[in-house]
Amino acid sequence: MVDAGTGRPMRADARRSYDRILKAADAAIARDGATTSLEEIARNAGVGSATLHRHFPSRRALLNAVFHDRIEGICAQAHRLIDAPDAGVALIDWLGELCRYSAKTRGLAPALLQWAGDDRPLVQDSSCHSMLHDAGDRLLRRAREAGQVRPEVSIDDLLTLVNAISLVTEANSAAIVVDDEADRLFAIAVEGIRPATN
Amino acid sequence: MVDAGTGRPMRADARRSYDRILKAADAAIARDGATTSLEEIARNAGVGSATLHRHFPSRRALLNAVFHDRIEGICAQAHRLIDAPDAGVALIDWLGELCRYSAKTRGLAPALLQWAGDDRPLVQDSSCHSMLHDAGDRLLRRAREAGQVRPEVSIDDLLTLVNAISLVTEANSAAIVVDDEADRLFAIAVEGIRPATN
DNA sequence: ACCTGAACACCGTTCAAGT
DNA sequence: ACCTGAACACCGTTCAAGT
Repeated sequence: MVDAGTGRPMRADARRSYDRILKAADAAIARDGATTSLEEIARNAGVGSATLHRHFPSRRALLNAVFHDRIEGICAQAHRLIDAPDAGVALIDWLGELCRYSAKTRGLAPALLQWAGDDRPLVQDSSCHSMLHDAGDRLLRRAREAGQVRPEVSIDDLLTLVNAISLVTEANSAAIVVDDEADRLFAIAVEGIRPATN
Repeated sequence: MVDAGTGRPMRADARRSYDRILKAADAAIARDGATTSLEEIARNAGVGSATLHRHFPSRRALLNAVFHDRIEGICAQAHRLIDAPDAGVALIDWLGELCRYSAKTRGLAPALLQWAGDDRPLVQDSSCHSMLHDAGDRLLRRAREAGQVRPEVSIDDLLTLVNAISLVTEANSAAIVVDDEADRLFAIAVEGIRPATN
């Protein structure tokens, strides 16, 4: 493990703090969502609040770290689908998986928003959002070349749409809501509301 | 103006407080969104914070009051469209208007979420959400009877989808985002991403 | 009946002081 | 180099005391 700022290896105690914060954050976010108390995370990690802030200068940085591995797994799935027989189906399947997963994982949808906070200009970063963007773009390009997708639809459009559905599903999740709400909305969003033409 | 709790007319000073809070809330929400500080609203209204809490027991109650008139206007528009020549187009037009308006009005999308907070079971209430539900349902039924909409699509599906798009657009609005993002997403969501079949 | 100001228990962020 | 605890300026909510 390497310090993000200096690029040098982390001291043992720093590494230990980092790991404990990440573990506590994971549990807290799963329970209370993306706006959970950072102070409580530090408390549960047995760490001073200032330590949390040095390791993760913003809430967004913490969210990105928490979800990094899982998002990497989803991107790997996109890589596997790049050889699927039907390029259009592969794209839809992957987006649907992302949507379902994101809708049921508290905190993930908010983490994927393209905030213009105090973060760097998102050029060539390794945030969850840009990882998904790159992985999805390959599937989209192939589907577009196969004539399966309207040429004016961008990967940003599709990811934002999926994110929108996940966001509203998570926000509504305390209400009386069918648990496949994300599935229903995704199907409508992708297929249109007109009667099927077959 | 009538007190929501007792149903009796409000005393003059209560009415004055109510109006000043609403005016201050409107400005604050337009500037900072639905999570703006209630305390600051009370300060700007020249009112004690406890006064705000009695008039509006929850943040949601305040949001509903702030947007009530505007939502009523949009519902009136739905009523006018009920006689439009093409029932399917009327539905899409109305949803598109709602989407555009909601996306550009800070705080409105969050106010329309179907939270299950400490609020009553939403039976026959006059919240913004239920007003839109009733108005939209008429347009949808007519479009469905005309065979313009798949029978399994509900008004909740459509309103939630529109709300999802508005929500993500508002959340992204500080980022580098084309200002017609809501339009693009709405078009995709409603028309599907497959090539046009004409 | 309505409003006020203070009290309470929380936040996130920062900074001097410790090891 | 890294961590800690305290300090600071904020929240939302509640309640006794005022008019």
